[in-house]
Amino acid sequence: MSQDYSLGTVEVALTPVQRLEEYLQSKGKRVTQQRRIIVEQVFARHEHFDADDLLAQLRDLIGPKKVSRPTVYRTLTELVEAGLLRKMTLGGRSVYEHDYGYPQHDHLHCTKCDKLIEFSSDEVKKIRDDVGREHQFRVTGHRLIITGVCSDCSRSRRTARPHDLI
Amino acid sequence: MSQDYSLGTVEVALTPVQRLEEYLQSKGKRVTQQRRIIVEQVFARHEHFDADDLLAQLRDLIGPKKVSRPTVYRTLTELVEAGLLRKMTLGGRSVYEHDYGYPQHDHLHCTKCDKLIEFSSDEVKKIRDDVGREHQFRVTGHRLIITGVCSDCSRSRRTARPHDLI
DNA sequence: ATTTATGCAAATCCTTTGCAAATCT
DNA sequence: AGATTTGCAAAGGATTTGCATAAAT
Repeated sequence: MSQDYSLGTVEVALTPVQRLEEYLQSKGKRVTQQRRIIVEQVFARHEHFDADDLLAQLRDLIGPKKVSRPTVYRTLTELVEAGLLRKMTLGGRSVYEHDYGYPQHDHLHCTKCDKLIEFSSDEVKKIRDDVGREHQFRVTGHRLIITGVCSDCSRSRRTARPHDLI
Repeated sequence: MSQDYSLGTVEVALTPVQRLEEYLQSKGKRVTQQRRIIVEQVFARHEHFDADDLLAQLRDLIGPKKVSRPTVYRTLTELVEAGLLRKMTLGGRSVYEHDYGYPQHDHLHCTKCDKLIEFSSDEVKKIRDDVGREHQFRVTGHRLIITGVCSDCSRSRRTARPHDLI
């Protein structure tokens, strides 16, 4: 039985697992235990994560040895191909976030605590398309990361190292 | 003797080498042969480059064995600290570009040929500051990369794989 | 004379790969 | 059965590090 699955502000018809099965079938790939487990866990929490985070989550919630590291990497790649996840590179390591059923957005990256804060701006989309047009560039996406220090970190630093602020 | 050094649209008082010497002195670091060679070569061309590109350039123009790989990496880090270079991560590898005496800008990244095209938009700056304010985030910088396919690559593909477009 | 920087080789980190065994369809 | 996947161990690529030697102050 298929039920409605809502996440964030967008309504979608299929659960991530169903969406994955659809994708796998269309590619002649197989619906395995580990692929199912991975999608479930990936969509059980909404935070940004990397391969290690996911591996740890699997180890803790599902138990160790259920899914191997190579399989995690291989499956993450498939989830990106399937449009379920979005991948971005942050200082050498690959970080993933939900794509399926989740609105487009950009990020504020705190360089003190490494936190990622999401925001969305229609203007960015407009600029993106305008610039693409000007350069006869066929735009497929963009990535805007604003770096700085989040309010939490600014606060905690204020007492300790006032000269750090501007 | 100090002479004016102009690059792009911004006038600066010191050459990159002088700027580096200033930085090194302020940090109690030493002005070595290899550091000087590296800055000179880095500012001899304006393209984006990575550690390997620079190593190749050094090998070809200065001769092999003048500067070792670790020294290139160590010095690139210093040049970023010194404000001479800007670093960005593009799919796992670190890419550098001139920062000193060069205006702020963003990039279009062609996923076919890996070319980086620069553009600048005042609106991006505005959005960046607005968003930062909204989130009580102390903005120190941003990075906007628009991905897609450049006009050259679109053209060459058009005949071969028309369905690839749109 | 000191102390920092370099080069070498080896180590690290993240990610990918070859291949035999296990698992789907 | 027949094909794809998995897990293991090992390989890979980029970048970093320990340490003895070379170079700068």
